[in-house]
Amino acid sequence: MGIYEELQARGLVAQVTDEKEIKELVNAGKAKFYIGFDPTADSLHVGHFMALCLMKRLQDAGNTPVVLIGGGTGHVGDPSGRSDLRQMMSKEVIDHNVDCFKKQMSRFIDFDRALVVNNADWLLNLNYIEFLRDVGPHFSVNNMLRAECYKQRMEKGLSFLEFNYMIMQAYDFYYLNQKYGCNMQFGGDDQWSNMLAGTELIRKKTGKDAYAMTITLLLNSEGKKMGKTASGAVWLDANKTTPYEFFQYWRNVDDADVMKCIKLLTFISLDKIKEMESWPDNRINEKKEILAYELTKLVHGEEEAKKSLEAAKSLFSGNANNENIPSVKLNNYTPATIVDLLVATNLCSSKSEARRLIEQGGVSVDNNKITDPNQLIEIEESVMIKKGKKTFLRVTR
RNA sequence: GGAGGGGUAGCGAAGAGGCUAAACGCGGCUGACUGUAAAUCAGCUCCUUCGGGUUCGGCGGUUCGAAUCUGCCCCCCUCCA
Repeated sequence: MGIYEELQARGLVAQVTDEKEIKELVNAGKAKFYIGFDPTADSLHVGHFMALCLMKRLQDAGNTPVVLIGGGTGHVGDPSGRSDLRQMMSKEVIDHNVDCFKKQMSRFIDFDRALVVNNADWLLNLNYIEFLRDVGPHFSVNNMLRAECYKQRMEKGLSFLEFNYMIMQAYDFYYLNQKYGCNMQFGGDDQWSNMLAGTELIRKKTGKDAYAMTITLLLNSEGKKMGKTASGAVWLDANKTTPYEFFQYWRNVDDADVMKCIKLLTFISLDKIKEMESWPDNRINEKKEILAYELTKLVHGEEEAKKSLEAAKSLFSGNANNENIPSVKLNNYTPATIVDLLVATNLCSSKSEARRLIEQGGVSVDNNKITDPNQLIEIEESVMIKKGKKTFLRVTR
């Protein structure tokens, strides 16, 4: 079985421009493919994760990845799948984000056998008129407006700035094709229109074919994007989403999504996956544990994955004596009310919220339910605060 | 540039001088039931020293009293140019 068949079997392939050609190139390890990452934040998140894994899979199969960091396109902002205008970012912020991205990616990509480029290097110095005359004639505005990625914006409004994003991305592909012989582009399914614009630009300008393939977007059984929580994205940076939180996110996915996530996101072999699919229903929690463990291992390393697994096991089996559980240290602690403590540890964002939580019976300290919001909490060495059913925090002084 | 419509809590959406900290839905949180799942049921969902305080795009005005009336400004949508 070739890598392409494996991608298909995992359900990763969404759309392709020329299946036969792509299959041959990829299976033979002859693809020089690029994936673009726009530096919109100082960390990659779960949305980027599949793309990184895809790169890894293809690199392992002998293909050459080109990591394109959108230091230039980041100045424009991709309107695809967005209902509102992106905030413009300053050059300093973009540069900082680019650095952060590179560090995180090194866990997935072997940079010795890959290329890293930043489109700021060629986009930022383009001459407007020259550029317009160069690529402008090859784009039909009529066609662009019909593209799926702009549809949602036709009601809410689309600025000319963002409208140009597709052209920038198409030009990137053309540039990489000319300069590095890059013959393929991969991306999330929401990038399809932009990627097609690229293959078409290449064909129109050079007469040669280039290929594009999109991977399935990670949607849950309700059709919503995964990797989002109420408080925002699930980040790959341990400082923004701790390994334990990351682990818990996957440990808590819906029953209906477990196998899909395992197929799409982990490197567990297809044989093993097939076997897991035949497991009886009562092993569903085992599957979730495997999913959470494997992903945490990929992102944060084996040691952190083990720690998270142990912490989760001890907390949820009622035994809180484990050094790996989430904890926070308060210096110069003087006995404070439980309400103040909840706010100080960021478990609650306001005193009102803390009070409410206590009234509803959602807070316990060292396994004793708190009923009085003004109760003073003494800390000898450490206490274990439990908020709701799933949030634990050890507070030490 | 002209005409019309609009900006209300995380989102959607009512309210059109006091009864409104602002209906309802979604989302979120807590509790019950469970399997750290889903579904279901109940409660909660601006802040607070629990006296009150600050909110309905922004800044002024009218009024005993303004999300509601008014002047200017900003932003968005539709049609015309």
